[in-house]
Amino acid sequence: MDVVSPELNSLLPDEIMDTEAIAMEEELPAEHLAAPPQSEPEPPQVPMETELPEIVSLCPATTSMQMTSTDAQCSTSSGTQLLLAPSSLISGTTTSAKTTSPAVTQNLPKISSVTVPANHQLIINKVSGASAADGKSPGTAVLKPEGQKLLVAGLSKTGQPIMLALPHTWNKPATTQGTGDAKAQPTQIKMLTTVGKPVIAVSSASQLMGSSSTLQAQQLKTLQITKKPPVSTAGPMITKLIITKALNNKGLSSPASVAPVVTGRVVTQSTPVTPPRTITIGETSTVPQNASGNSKVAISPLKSPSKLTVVSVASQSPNSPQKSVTLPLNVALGQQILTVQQSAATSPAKAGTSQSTAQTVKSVQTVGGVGTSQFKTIIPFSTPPNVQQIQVPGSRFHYVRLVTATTGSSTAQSSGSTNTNPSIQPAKPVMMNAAVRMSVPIVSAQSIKQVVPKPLTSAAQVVTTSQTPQRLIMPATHLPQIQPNLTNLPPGTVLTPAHGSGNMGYAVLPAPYVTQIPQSAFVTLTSSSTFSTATPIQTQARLSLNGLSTSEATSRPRKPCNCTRSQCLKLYCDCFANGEFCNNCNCVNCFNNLDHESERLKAIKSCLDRNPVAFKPKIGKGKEGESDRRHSKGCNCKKSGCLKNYCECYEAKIMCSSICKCMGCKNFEESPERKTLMHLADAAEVRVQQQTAAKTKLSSQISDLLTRTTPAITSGGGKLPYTFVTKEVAEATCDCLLEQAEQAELTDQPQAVAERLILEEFGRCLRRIISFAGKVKTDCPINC
DNA sequence: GAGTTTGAAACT
DNA sequence: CAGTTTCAAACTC
Repeated sequence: MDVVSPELNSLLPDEIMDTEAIAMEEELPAEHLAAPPQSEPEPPQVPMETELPEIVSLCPATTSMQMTSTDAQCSTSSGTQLLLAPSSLISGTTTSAKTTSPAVTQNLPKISSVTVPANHQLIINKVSGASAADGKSPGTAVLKPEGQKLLVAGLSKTGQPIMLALPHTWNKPATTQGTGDAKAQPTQIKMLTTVGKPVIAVSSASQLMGSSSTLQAQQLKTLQITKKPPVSTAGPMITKLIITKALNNKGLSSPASVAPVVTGRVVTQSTPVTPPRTITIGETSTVPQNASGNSKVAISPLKSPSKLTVVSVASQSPNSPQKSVTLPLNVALGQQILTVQQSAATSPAKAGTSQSTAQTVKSVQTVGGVGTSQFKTIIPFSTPPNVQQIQVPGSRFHYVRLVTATTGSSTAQSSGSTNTNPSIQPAKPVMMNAAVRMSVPIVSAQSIKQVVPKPLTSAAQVVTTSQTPQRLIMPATHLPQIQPNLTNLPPGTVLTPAHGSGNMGYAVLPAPYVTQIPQSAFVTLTSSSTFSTATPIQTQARLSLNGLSTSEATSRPRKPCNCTRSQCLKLYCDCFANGEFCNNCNCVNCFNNLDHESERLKAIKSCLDRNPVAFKPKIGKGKEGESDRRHSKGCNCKKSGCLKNYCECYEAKIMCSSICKCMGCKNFEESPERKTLMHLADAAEVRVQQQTAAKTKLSSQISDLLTRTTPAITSGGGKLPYTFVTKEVAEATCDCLLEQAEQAELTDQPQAVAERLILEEFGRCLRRIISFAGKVKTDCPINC
């Protein structure tokens, strides 16, 4: 299985650069693109860092009890809680207790709640002092006076307010339920940062999640987190997270329970020495029918700072999948830009009209301390197969690995329901096991550039293959000229920036490959990230890749390598060279696996040092105006005449070009040898196909025959008719035929008549045999 | 299947 | 960059 087909890779450069440009335009100053090395110490001041746990709840007043229940589930997690409630209904109380450590805050969360009258502006004061970078008073967040729109801010001592805002319609009480549009409106969760202050905004265009019992449409949620570090030598940096999710709200039948409840937690580590910080946002998009239509958004910190974890706990059933996104929020490395967009039938921009019934979830998780070698990123992108982006400790590479989803055994942990947060070990490396199917090292783990799956034209579809899954290793560095065109990239393509060697690289993971994960596989993540992975994710699995259908792209098992000396860590190894782990190979002392991750990463780096495009497909497009593919380097054949598979050009079924340095080349258009060879090859291929077809047909016929005759054997207990054609019977038959021939000869019958008489006699013999066989089976049904 | 040939990759 | 060596696939017998 190829990570990226040559055709695609040939297209990548332009496309990826386009993506980068987009990112720059939208969020990132140009200077941010050059992320500092991962080892670079993190600035002491980290925006969004909060030292005090806060709880802010946001929920409709009518569902306050439900919310309370929900909160109880989430209250176990340490850190600050954000409780969100509709502004028009919520009545807030504040019970806060400052602590200086997560462990303490777990038991003594500081709760901040506000009451927001309808059509009133909500102003939230920070729990802790903060600089008023936005011109407002420190620690104060002003919400737009847009009716019931509710904004709740989680505040930190460091002065970064985190606000969760419910849209105007989101906080509608149960009274609106049941009367709402049968079609769910998209719900957006946005986390925004303005002037250095992170803001989480939860908004919904829908009347209410599950506003109708017939509601089956998706609700698109968008989580956007923009972060701007205070001061950095690299200038202002913005970390942005955008998660767009379509939520399936079917199952919400109780009008009185459809009011969404959003609970969030923001817990930050009070120790300023540890800049990294994690914010976890959990979300429950739907709830069981008999439960209230709650939507949870839990923002909780992981143990490791500088990380943002967004967890979606889904909902329709206990087995519902979860989605999670964890991002490093290292402001020192503020170049991080993560965009995870997920949509179903419509693009995010059209989410408001999305009618898709497929629940889609996209997850991106990054766990680990940025700025240190301990860093991992897990990015599940599609439903059954979860894609996890992983950063191996000590490595600057990121991996995207795919694992199959669980059945939701670990449900609400992400939302902090039972989260005893101190147990969370974000920096703990993910244990890779056999379930890992794909691993795409993405150089420079410091940021996740973009994950932008295309909108699907249909619901999530998963393609599973019986073939042995291949794992992918796709070094993303040293692809400086890659320019992604988001409109052309395969859906689900993962693009990550690489900062190694000062070059921006991208790892591309076409979504179709994601679908190769067997359903049985499962990877247990860290304690803090053991999210249920049975997330119904929109996969775009059926879309084509580089002109190949998904089946084509996924049904090309690579030949097993036979490396003996290279440890499969040199480009001699085809598996390694193609960015794959060895799987079912015949190699000896293979290091091209997860068990030797460090060695492999070193080897990758070494290869890239020698050749920045070492992992780039050699067969790319020719010069402008040339439609034919061509070898990027050209061959150097001397003896083969470029007409054997020794020649890379010939092997790739392309002709040699001017850049080839071959001698005695016969692999050109007008070459008679080449034509002859091609002709012979075609003929041989045809013969092979014919033989294959014939064998298949014969096998089918035999199978069919056996199938049809089996009942005669088993049911009747007798023998097949032909089994009665014993030697004696055959001899007797021959005697009959000879007798007939003799008679014909005696009567001077013409040969034709003689043949006819013989054939007729043969027919009579056969009928007698068959009749006898049937008689025997009838008379002796039990196995004569 | 063993041995040879070949050319890319790696090394100097 | 060129020459040499190493390596594994392709090929032959």
